[in-house]
Amino acid sequence: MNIGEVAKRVGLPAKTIRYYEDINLVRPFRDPNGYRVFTEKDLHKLTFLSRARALGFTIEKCRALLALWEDQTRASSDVKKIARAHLEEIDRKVSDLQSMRKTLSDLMRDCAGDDRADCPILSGLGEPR
Amino acid sequence: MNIGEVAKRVGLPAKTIRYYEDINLVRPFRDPNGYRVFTEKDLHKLTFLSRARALGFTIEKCRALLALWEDQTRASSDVKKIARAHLEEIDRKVSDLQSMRKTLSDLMRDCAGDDRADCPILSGLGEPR
DNA sequence: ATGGAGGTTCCACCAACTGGAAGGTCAAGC
DNA sequence: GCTTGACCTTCCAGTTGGTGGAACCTCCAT
Repeated sequence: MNIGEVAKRVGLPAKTIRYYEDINLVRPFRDPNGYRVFTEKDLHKLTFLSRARALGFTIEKCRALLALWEDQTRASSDVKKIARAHLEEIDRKVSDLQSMRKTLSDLMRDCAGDDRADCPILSGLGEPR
Repeated sequence: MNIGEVAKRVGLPAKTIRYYEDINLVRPFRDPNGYRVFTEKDLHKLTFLSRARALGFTIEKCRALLALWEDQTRASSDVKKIARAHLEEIDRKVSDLQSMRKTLSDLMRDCAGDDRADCPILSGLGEPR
């Protein structure tokens, strides 16, 4: 299967798939004409990557997960460990964002938002904590 | 004031402050010896930047906010508009993360996490939606 | 044989820094 | 007056995860 068809099926841009080959996440076969030829297994791998990336796993985490995925002798605890660490990272990000949100909305609450220059948002940002 | 002292006071690495000069966010004066010399106003600006960045505003948004900050004739509504857009962006990010979180924890719930190879996380990621 | 839709490589760019090398400056101590 | 070490300078390269574009090749239908 050529790259365009693969791109359509897994929902990744062809450029991204080429990039994934560049960094050795997939190794499609090459046709004598130079075109990449993808097998079902490659498709499966790319689907895996696409889903894992959508969950926010970094490329390196994806690489580790992919290695486990291909290793029939892995222990599910190894996978769960990575997943758990990632879950904790997500939670950290959420709480970071929520604390930003609170600070920002506190600043906004006091801002009239009219045509006067006085603005607690700007003055709040300018002052050291 | 030299860059090291400024860095300590505003809590930004010296490298970052040099970078901010590079992209014209601050324009410290230069001593005849080539050293950057920062005024109180520069300090104030850098504090502003540090706080705004900590709230997740991009550099370009910071630049816009800084311009408003320096413009005594701005309307507070202009500031609030930027802040509101940013708040919405934060909310989008939070909900993206929460949906990732749900997907991941659903996958994890079914994974035994023991020494067996069977792992619903990996099989869940490999299958198209 | 020609046109257009695919494919290929390579190079440059994005954000927002960070690390490191190579070298200049300053102040203190001997 | 010289050395030492902390601090400063510039410049170049690398990070993450791609994306855009140019120049060129290949395939298929007409």
